[in-house]
Amino acid sequence: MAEQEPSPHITIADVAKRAGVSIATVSRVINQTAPVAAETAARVRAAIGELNYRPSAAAKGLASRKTNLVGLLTTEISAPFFTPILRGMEASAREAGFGLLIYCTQDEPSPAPGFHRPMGPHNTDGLVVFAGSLEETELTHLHEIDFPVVLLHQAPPNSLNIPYITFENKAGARKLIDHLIEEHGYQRIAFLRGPENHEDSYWREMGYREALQAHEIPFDPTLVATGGFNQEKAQIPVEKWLRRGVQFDAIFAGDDEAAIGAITALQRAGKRVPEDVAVVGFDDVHLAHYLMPPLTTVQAPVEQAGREAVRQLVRLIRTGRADELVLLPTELVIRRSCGCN
Amino acid sequence: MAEQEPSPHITIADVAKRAGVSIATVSRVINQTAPVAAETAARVRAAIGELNYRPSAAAKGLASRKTNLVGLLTTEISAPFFTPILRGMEASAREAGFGLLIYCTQDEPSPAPGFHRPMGPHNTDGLVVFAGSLEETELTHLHEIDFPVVLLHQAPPNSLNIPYITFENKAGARKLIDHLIEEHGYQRIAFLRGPENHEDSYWREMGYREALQAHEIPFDPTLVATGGFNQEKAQIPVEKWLRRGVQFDAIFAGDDEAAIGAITALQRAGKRVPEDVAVVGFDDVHLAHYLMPPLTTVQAPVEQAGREAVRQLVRLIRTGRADELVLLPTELVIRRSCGCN
DNA sequence: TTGAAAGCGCTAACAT
DNA sequence: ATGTTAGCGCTTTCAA
Repeated sequence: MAEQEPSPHITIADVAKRAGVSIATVSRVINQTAPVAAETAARVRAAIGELNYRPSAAAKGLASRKTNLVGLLTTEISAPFFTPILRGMEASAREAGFGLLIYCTQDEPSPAPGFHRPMGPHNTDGLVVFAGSLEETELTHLHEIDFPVVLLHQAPPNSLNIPYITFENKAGARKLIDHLIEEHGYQRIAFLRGPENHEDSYWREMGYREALQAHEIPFDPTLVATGGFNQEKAQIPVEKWLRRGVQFDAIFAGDDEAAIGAITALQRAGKRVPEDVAVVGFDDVHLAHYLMPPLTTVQAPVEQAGREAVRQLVRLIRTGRADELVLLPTELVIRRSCGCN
Repeated sequence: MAEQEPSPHITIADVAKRAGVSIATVSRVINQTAPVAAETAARVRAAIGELNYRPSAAAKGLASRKTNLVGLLTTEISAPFFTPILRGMEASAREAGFGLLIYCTQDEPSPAPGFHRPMGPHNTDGLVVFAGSLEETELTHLHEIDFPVVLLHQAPPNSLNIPYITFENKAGARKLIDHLIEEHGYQRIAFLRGPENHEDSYWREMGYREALQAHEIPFDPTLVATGGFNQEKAQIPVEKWLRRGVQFDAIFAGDDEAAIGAITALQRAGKRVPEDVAVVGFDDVHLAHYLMPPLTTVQAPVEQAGREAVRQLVRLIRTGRADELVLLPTELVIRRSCGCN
């Protein structure tokens, strides 16, 4: 006599019953995986609509071995630099019919081993890994089991053939420094490095050195310090230079954040930017346009990087192949902090 | 004679076999759902480690009817204002052991009915819905089927008892306008409304009106226009006022974006801020500090709003109950655009 | 404290 | 063109 509790969720069986077909047919019209008579399909669709049915992702995933999810592993989600990337990734995933799962590692790059991995084959179809958010051993493991991964702003370790996306950092820096030398005649150009082992930073330095060399300006190690892509950290070396009376015409700050720090330090010491010292950055963060003076920098197609990362990842998931390397072009953005206008 | 293809994924059965126990026992040690002998548990854990096992989210979800995922539905993910919210949500979800799935509706609030809903009971355990990202009918439907939802910056429709989180918009605006009147003696204070039907905008206007009234300044409709929480849109009414020769001492821009637009329009017309016209915003976006002049505004605990939204959602998922309304305090941030200093 | 086994709601191979 | 059915890898009774 026990009443049958109605299932809290509508399942494919409910739809099938209502449409007077088998669950296989329902599955077919939903996934368009085999021909179904037009009239039958219409009945099924009607039933789906009337019942407000939506297939369970879990059941679907279990049966098909696909989650239809891509994961993003990153160190920090709200950095001004990262925001457009995320937007691009989300849009790209949505357009490809994938959901986007995000996880921040907050500095410590995925410390949890094995059992605690937040993302992987168990809950996603593939991963976009942002620079520094996953240890090499984990990356290697994922590669070994053939799990789709795309790297953002970081080359794969041990020359594993994992696709990666990054900017033309070197070319961008080169254009920037060329401008400083050729248009403004600056000779003593200081450089604020990014964090240790940061690839973007490395290539920007290469561009810097190449530009100096091309103009026969000797590389001066005393004009190079670490700004860490960070406002506060960048102020310190600038203050030190100022205190020591080091002479320079311009500062290439490594990125826009560091440029803000450099400008702050300079202005605090009573220097005018760009009259006394020019400052240039890299990234063309939203803020760059609003600074006083507006920042001359290098624009990178940040949103497109996010889009491209997911696009390649989806290709990898679907076809098993993707471009080994996507190098996005950078462009000089001349505003006033370099001395122009 | 066909060779048995080894399953590409390690399953609970592999772990069970290796540990010499049943799959039920493995499940028990993983989920701590029933007592297991210490020594047995150790063997199981060892097997898990050796096999690098990670339970399939799909199988787990199908069996337990939990996805362990919370969803975020929003209109725009990379707005300066939204970024810290996202960060707070991610951190909060991560700490609670939930994954975070995101979906942007790009203006059109979830147009897709029934079958195409991107998020809901079929793929998440609950949803954070940001203002304007979900139609009322959908919201009502979710409420009817008792699906956990928390609203951010939007009150529930039809007085449904859906928890929601927002700022003390009215109190913040009140403090801001009080400051303008009491400290600077401004009498003619213009107001740039946000988008139509935007609750934040509504309450900010209430605070504005209340402040005027408290100081016996008549409300003047000609000093109110729509800025739409948007730089470009905000410039238009300001330019119009200027053209018409409307007199005002200050502009309350509704939010920081509109404030930037207002400042731009003013400066373009040769007006000095704050000497000729003061401008104040709302939100205290990252940028506000760097503007010329630095923007006086109202700081809202944006990241905390994100944290709180997920916190309440997780409570709702786990216990079935959450606070009906969380009102986060706002604080005046005095910089220079109001005329201080 | 442990194991056996019945689902969870789908997909996909195989029939018809 | 459609139906039947065997899993997918877990959780969760129910027994032992």
